[in-house]
Amino acid sequence: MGIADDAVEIRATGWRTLVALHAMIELELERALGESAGLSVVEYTVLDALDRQDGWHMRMQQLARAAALSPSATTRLVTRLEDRGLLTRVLCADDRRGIYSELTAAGRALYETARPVHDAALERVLAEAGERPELAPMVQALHAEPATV
Amino acid sequence: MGIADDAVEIRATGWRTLVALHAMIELELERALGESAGLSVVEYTVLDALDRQDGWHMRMQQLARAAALSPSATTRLVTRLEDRGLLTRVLCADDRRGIYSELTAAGRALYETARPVHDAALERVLAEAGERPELAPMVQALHAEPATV
DNA sequence: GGTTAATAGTTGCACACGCAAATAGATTGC
DNA sequence: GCAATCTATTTGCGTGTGCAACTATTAACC
Repeated sequence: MGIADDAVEIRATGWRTLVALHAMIELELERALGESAGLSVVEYTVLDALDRQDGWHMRMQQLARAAALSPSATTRLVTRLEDRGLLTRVLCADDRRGIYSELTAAGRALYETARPVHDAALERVLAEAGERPELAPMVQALHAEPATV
Repeated sequence: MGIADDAVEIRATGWRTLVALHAMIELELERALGESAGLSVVEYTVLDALDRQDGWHMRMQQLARAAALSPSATTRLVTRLEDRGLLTRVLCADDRRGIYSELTAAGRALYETARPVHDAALERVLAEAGERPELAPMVQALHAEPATV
């Protein structure tokens, strides 16, 4: 095998590792959030994104990007959360195509409940992943992130 | 904010970064594989896992683990690929509960076609991700992986 | 050695997703 | 100022997924 072939193999292996770590984390978060707040990970992601906007609202597109979802899935996700009274749709005055989503008091309250559970689960699963040799370097990189998303 | 709070934030941000990178890679692989071979990423993953077994067969459980899928999803995935003639189910003699999956000639041929497309797409998307400052460290870690999965 | 418990895989069911088409509103060009 | 184009969001539809219940086989126990 040449150097180029090695690089291909390394990338493929690294990708499989990333998938494994992603699945492991998501599984645990799904379990913890579902159990404690009846929220899925994407649902939590939306509440989290809205909360990080400091009370301000976000458009469907922004939410779609934050949750890595298609427009249609975002519509339905927002509808679900709206039906549960966790957020409200607000028409945008200056661009009447746009629709803002805004946390309700109940939504913010549920988020406040879910957040520590989420954070604890994440810490736990990352600690566990860090002990597996294949996953450790990527966990390390995850911790080193000073990224502004 | 205390040190502990910072750590929580760093983990959350790192997790979001990992999700973003995962989504970006998966989207591109999905596109490339779908276009060139009519395969989804999970389908390719199964063919790849079987091929890496060097002609040998794998049980449903192993495939489920390799593809990060539930048992039921694995059953249906294997059924789909079997219907397309890409693999066959083989009953296991010593443990008659177990079922092996084995690549057919057509399956191996399609895999040989898809693999370079997959590898090229992966290289391309990783290069692109490496240029984004938020993603770069994790891409770096992915390349550094010498992990034996 | 026969009953009980554990394991491997499959099916019913409900649901979340993506794609493509539809709708409604903004923007551009002339 | 109006036609054509572009953008934001929503719906119809088909499909892949997980959970829980089920069947079939093996292992454990006494």
